[in-house]
Amino acid sequence: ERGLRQTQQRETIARVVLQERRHLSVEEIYLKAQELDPRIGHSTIYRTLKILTDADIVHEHHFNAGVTRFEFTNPATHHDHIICTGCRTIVEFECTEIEDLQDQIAQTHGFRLSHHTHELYGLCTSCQSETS
Amino acid sequence: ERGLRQTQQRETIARVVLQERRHLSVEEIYLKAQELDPRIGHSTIYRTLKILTDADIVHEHHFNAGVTRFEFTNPATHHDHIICTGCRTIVEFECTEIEDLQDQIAQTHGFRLSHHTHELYGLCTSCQSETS
DNA sequence: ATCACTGCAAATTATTTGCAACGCA
DNA sequence: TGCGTTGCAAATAATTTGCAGTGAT
Repeated sequence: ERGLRQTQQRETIARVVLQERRHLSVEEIYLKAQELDPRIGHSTIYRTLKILTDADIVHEHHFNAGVTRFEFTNPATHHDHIICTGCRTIVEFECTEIEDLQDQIAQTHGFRLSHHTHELYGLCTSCQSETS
Repeated sequence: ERGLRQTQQRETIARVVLQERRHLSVEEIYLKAQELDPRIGHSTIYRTLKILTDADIVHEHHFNAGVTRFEFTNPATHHDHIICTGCRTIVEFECTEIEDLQDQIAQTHGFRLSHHTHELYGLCTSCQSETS
């Protein structure tokens, strides 16, 4: 963790996020970390997650208001998300054409991009056929 | 506002959002609404904003954690955003190619899209040349 | 006159911070 | 040993909710 101290807790939290390669809420991370080390507290989760985010090791998502979710950053498998507004299922997608277009757009406006978020919202197949 | 009661307060809030066609935080909307009607309260802002969002009259953004911003939905001038992580400037962009690709992706996964968010983050020209 | 809507204050939820104790380096 | 890190509890911030009073239809 470059320049910072390597502690038990940080190991634990990093392990949880890296192993569980999904979009985890702070509470989910907290509970899983607790299983590995019951002494761990909420503040440590928040503080460590901030460090991991700044180091670009994890990414922060705000799919819904009020619930921040974190996901391991794997540059080799970059993807964005489609979220079902019915059942909250999350599907990942990849599109290099869009990525290229994004770079062009940024260039046009003189921006040097660090990251982006791209989420599509709608109903999945099964939620569409729901008798609601 | 179809089916609901049309009240002074709702008029006021709608007017604020429609006139000020930017991304407003709840607090900003609250302050501007207060100027027009000092009796208006926070809860009414939140409740009305929820109704307007459900009716797709405004859109909710979560550019940063903890601050929800609302913007008038104008289908004729759909756009997405580039946000400077230095000075927080927001630039709008439009890209029909990306929109088309999104529709294709959704179709591939069997989703019927209702909306999307697409934000690019990075440093704007002036923040890049900052001596930081 | 009804019942949806409102303002207020209290409740809830998410996150941050102060501080004394702790434990890497 | 020194100082970064931690856990806890208290502080903040954003949002929601209960309820009695108000006002649109």
